[in-house]
Amino acid sequence: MRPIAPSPEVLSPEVLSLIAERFRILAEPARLRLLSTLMAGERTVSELVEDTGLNQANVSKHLGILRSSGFVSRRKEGLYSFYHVSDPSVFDLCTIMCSRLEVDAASRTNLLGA
Amino acid sequence: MRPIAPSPEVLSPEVLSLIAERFRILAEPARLRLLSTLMAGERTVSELVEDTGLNQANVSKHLGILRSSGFVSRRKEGLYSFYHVSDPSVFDLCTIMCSRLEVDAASRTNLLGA
DNA sequence: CTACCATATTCCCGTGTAGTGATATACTAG
DNA sequence: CTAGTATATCACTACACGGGAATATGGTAG
Repeated sequence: MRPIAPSPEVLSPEVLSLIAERFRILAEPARLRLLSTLMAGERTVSELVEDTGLNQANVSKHLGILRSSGFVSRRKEGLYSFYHVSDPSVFDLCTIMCSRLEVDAASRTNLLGA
Repeated sequence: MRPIAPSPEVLSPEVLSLIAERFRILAEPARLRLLSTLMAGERTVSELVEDTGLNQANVSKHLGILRSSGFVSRRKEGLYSFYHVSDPSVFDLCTIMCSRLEVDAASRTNLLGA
């Protein structure tokens, strides 16, 4: 046995599968675009169709997936469905991913400069 | 136009695709299990095979994917390849996902209790 | 009622990818 | 050199899932 750092908490395969499932929901450019638009505030499906350029069936399907996994919520009013982000942790997750992208870009720039 | 919160920074579809790509790498139970094991410290491929129960081809492939996306790094020594986590943001990402899982579990418990 | 609109759902196709066994590569021992 | 070990890669199968057209659902207007 090599010396190892103590693991703060062990994650069971079951929990890891749940986490993977949530990552998978976010592993889709179309859904991230929807979330990105929704970060500015509540939107109807038609508005999201217009903003993203995706077709209506696609937007509805992705919104359904985001909703069933708890990332967004829906409010119905007459003919319209208003969607909004219900899981603020999405912001944090994207921030972390973005900062990592910046680090990668920076190191790539450094390599080019060297 | 409805009043909307000012968006701190707009993310282009291109950037969102890059972020989605990184989420996709983590959207896999097998890779999360490897990362989870590697969080305790450096490991060889054989050790990871033993720890996870996955077969050797599978472990090598997943490690290759994790390595090419920068989540882990490799150190070669004789016959052995030692892998270790090179992107500490993975810890933060999983912590956020976990805490959300706990929130969901808690609200489900509350619903049952009510 | 009918006509219309916004949204949700169904069906199908094509693609991507995880898992697996076999094989290739690279290194070590003798 | 040969044999053996650790790791990487290839070829293949099976399956999940995104995109899109058509259709269904549910609400509104006249």
